[in-house]
This record gives sequence, C-alpha cells and structure tokens, in this order.
Amino acid sequence: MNIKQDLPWDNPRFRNWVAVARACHVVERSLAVKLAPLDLKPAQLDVLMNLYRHPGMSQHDLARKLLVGRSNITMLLPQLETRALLRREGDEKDKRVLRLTLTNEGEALLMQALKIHMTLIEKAMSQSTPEQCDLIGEQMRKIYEVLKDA
Amino acid sequence: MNIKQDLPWDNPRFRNWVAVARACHVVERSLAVKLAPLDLKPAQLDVLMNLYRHPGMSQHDLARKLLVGRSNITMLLPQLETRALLRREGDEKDKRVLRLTLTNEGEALLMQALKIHMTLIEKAMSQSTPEQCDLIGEQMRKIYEVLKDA
DNA sequence: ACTATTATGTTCATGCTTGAACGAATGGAT
DNA sequence: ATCCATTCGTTCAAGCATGAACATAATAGT
Repeated sequence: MNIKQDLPWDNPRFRNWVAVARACHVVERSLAVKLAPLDLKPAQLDVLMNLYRHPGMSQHDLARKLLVGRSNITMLLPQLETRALLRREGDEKDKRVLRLTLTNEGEALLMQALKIHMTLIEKAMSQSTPEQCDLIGEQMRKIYEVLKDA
Repeated sequence: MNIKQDLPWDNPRFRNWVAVARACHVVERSLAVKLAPLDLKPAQLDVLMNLYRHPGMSQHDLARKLLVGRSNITMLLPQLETRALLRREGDEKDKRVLRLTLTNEGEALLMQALKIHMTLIEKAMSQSTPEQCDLIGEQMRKIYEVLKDA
C-alpha cells in the first residue's frame, strides 16, 4: 500500500476539505478587515456574542464555548473591560468564578458588529440555496461531534 | 430596521456558517495533535505539500498559495531547511527569487504526514456521502472566489 | 543610459494564542 | 475536622502570524 498510488489531491474528500479550510480562512480575514473600524477583533466579537446570549457566564464556560484555553480569556477580557463593554463580578456562592455581563455600551457595539458580520455571512452563504446551506451546516456539525474530543 | 428583530442566531445562514467555522477549528486542532509526533505543524505540512506539487516554487508564490504574508514564509522556511527537508536555491535568471524544492528526506516525511492528514480528513468527511461532499466543496470554492479579494 | 516604479525576500516590533505552573477556593472522603 | 483532589482564574514564557520599513534586483519609460 503505497500512498503515492492515492495521493490526497486526487481524493475528492481531501480536495473538498481544503476548499472548506480556504473558505474559512478568507471569511475570517475579511471579517477582521470589516471589523477594524469598530476597533474590534473577531475573537472579541465572539466574546460579546456569547455574553449577549448567555449573560452571567463564567470565564471557564466562555472558554469552552469559544474552543480556546482559559488563559486566552484572561488575556482577552481586560481590553474589553477597560473599554466598559462588559462587567466582571465575583459570584457570591462560589468565590472562584467571575460572572460576565455586557454593559449597554457593549451591547450597542455588538449590534453594530453584528450588522457587519451578518452582511459578510450573507454574502458568503447566499452562494447556496437554503437547502444546500442547511446540508452544509448539518454535515459540519457532524464533523464537530466526531472530532471535538479527538 | 432594528437588528434585534432578526438576530443572527435565528438566521440559518449564520448558524450554519458557525458550524463550518467550528468544524474547521476542531479539524485544525486535531491535525496539530496528530502531527506532533513528526515534530511538524500544520503550517509546515502545508509548505511541504505545496512544494511537492510545485517544485521550484518561489517564496512569493508559496505565500500566495498558503494565503499568508511573505514574511511568514521567511520565518517558516529556516526551520525546515535546517532539518534538511527542503532546499533554497537562487534563481539564475532572476537573482531576487529563491527556488524551493523538497529533499528526499522532506518527501519521505511528507508521505508520513499525508497518511495522518488523510486519515483525519477521511474521518471527518466520511460523515457525508460523496455527493454531499462534492456539494460542500463546490459551495466553499464559490465562497472563496467571492471573498478572496474582499 | 538613466531614472522611476515594481517585485522579491528579510528584519523587526507588535499582538495573539497556547500550555505549564501557580494560588485560591471548593467539595468529597475518611 | 482534616486531607486530597478538583476547579477557576492568573501569570509567564514561548511560538506564530502580521504588517510596515527596508535592501536588493529587475523592468519600464524617457
């Protein structure tokens, strides 16, 4: 079984995955550019989005949602906190955890950023019919489930 | 037009794109873990793959293929060159460009890495039928085309 | 031939992400 | 009650990627 007999670039699954990765790359890059006027990075937007949907989250939960390490959150939050976009308040019951909530300013900035983000995603995903789009999402969720702890 | 009336997480396109991004994230992470025994990073594997397919590439061409900056290539190559995985030779015609080629060692390591990479991608993409897989690739290539210079 | 513009690769400072090591707080076992 | 293990957040050093500024080489215009 010589791998050269079945090189990856001849394999449809491989070629198609490469396309997925490249699409992700350009979307991420484009988002960063379009978010720059708000002085917001994609990672920071992810934080705001999650806090909007789950007010009172702990940093640990936030890290798991974003698929990053806890230390990353620690480094990320002060920038947003000093800009008064979110609050960090110690939990009364468990003095280890910090509860995170958006401020009004944070929510307002989030809404601006979401318009930008939505416009970009619309541009990308409107290439597909709703049925195709749902199929893509479904398959990607399967991939995530299969690999999330691998 | 209040954005709150149509928040992203209620939008199928948005939710499905988030699934794509998360799938990319876990695949990339899993690949990094599985390549660690070869002392190879995903970015380095990308370099080897491209040099295998396009021997004699310049650093500029390589950067464009990988969607990264030229300086990134400059920082990336010495690690691989000192490991004797590739050669950098000045072009005779144009003394600015450096031509890149894999060594036999580089090719051998690439083959090992490709086995690992292929196994991972198979695991991910075998969640879909060949037709679904091709559809995904096709849509993702459209996205890339639409956004590549945006 | 001479100048201006463009192209290639490098250097450097910056910022992001990670993982290991740590301190503090909690909970469970005996 | 007292350990022991676990959890949460922080700190720190290391590795990467980026973009601006630079040096050198090639090319185009005159």
